[in-house]
Amino acid sequence: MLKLYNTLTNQVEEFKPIEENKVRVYVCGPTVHDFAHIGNFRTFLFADLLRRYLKFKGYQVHHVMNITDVDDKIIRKSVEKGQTLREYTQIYTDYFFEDFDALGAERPEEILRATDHIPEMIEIIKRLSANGHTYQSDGSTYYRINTFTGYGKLSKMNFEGNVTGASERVDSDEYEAKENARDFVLWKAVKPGEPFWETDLGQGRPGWHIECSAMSMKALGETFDIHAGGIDLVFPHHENEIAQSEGATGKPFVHYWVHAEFLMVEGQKMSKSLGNFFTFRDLVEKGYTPRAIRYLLLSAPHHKQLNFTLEGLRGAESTVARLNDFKLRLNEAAVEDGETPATAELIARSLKRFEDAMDDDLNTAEALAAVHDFVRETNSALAQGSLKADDKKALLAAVDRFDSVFSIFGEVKKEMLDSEIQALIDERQAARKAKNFARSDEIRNQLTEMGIILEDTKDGVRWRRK
RNA sequence: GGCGGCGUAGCCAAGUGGCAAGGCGAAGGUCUGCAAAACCUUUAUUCACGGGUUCGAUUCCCGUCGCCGCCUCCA
Repeated sequence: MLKLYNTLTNQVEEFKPIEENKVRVYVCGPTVHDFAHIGNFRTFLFADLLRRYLKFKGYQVHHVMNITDVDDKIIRKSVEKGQTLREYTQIYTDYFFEDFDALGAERPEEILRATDHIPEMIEIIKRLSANGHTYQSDGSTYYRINTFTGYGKLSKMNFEGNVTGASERVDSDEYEAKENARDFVLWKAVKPGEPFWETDLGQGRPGWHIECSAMSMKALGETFDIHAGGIDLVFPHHENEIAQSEGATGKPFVHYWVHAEFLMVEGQKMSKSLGNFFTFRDLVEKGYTPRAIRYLLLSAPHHKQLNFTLEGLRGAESTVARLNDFKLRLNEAAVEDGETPATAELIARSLKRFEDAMDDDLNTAEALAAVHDFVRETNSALAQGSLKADDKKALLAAVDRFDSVFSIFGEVKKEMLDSEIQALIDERQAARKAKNFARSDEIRNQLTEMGIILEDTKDGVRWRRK
């Protein structure tokens, strides 16, 4: 039974979908104004892990992610570049999905752009107005939060004690049009030189929070199972989404709110001034592989801060290389017909430990420990030559089962060597047979420089790329 | 100022009121012509520090220090 920590209740709860066997999930996606950084991807890879594990458990998953393609930053940058909103955001949307795909994240069933859903947003704002939750000021429409009694139930914010000493931002000019500092804007009146939509609420553009209420309810219904995102979205974004959706429908919005914790870098928060700010692309340029980045970002449970270090990433490179080589060797293993009871026992034990760990609020560290112990025990059996054909088949199936959730083992596709390299390997084998080790070592060194690592096994020579 | 989280070996990191998972790295060994890979062994008498509760605490409580998050930019 899967259990998830629910931010709404501050408790780990048994997960029960509204509709049996079907799970509806909404994940707050990227704001497409720049390349996404590894902190962003921690959240998106967590969402990917969640959807994959729900599928592992046999659920049919309907996963929706939004693309925020209108906000102050996007408007400013697109104006600077002389591009339309869509031209500008399309560029970074494409880059985002290149990275997303490279990191092995499965595409959600639906990916929705905010600017494609202006009518749905207007509709919700009208419903909120009909329910007495809004007011107009300087052409903008605001949510009057003291009309929503449940406000603060997600973030458990103490609105009495914390305003006075809080940051200056609360009092900045932008909020002068509001009755109360806690009110937030639903629809922003047009400003000169900015893009706008012609609507019943006047010319303007949406506030930040309304898009997620509009798109999630359109795609998943007025009440759905899981809403996920980064921990920093709890307040105000998700709190405001609840106010908008529940204020409009009068129904519970979401059953389970799950949040991915912050990613630290070298023990500090990631910032450009500290020089520890990494986009996915920065790391790939430094020669790190997407699979290692994925492994590292998934290696600690989502509800804890994770300290990302380059030393740790180098370690993850070793780990995923080892896992991939394991899968290759298992595939190549020459076996006789038959099966052994020890293998069935190993698989059953490992899968149970894996599933128990993942059921426990997606404890990836413990689940990966089960995978690593499984790999080590299988390697022992492989080295002893005790595996039979049915064992091998079952072990490979178990690897696929683990990897349906983590996707860290990589592919087994064996590339062809070019004839020059193959000729060198053949020559080296002949030299070894003739005990001409000087020549064979010379060839091996030559191949190493070409990026080919040789391994002499009892079944012949293996090669792999460095 | 209000609210909350974390601090476990060189690095990343799980975990529980009863002798501290896993990965990376390092050292030794087995195998090998030598390597590589794999495997085996070792690598925290101890879980930031100081008190307290308890038969027993890393795990509960209090305090100190450090790091981090939220309090309308934020994954």
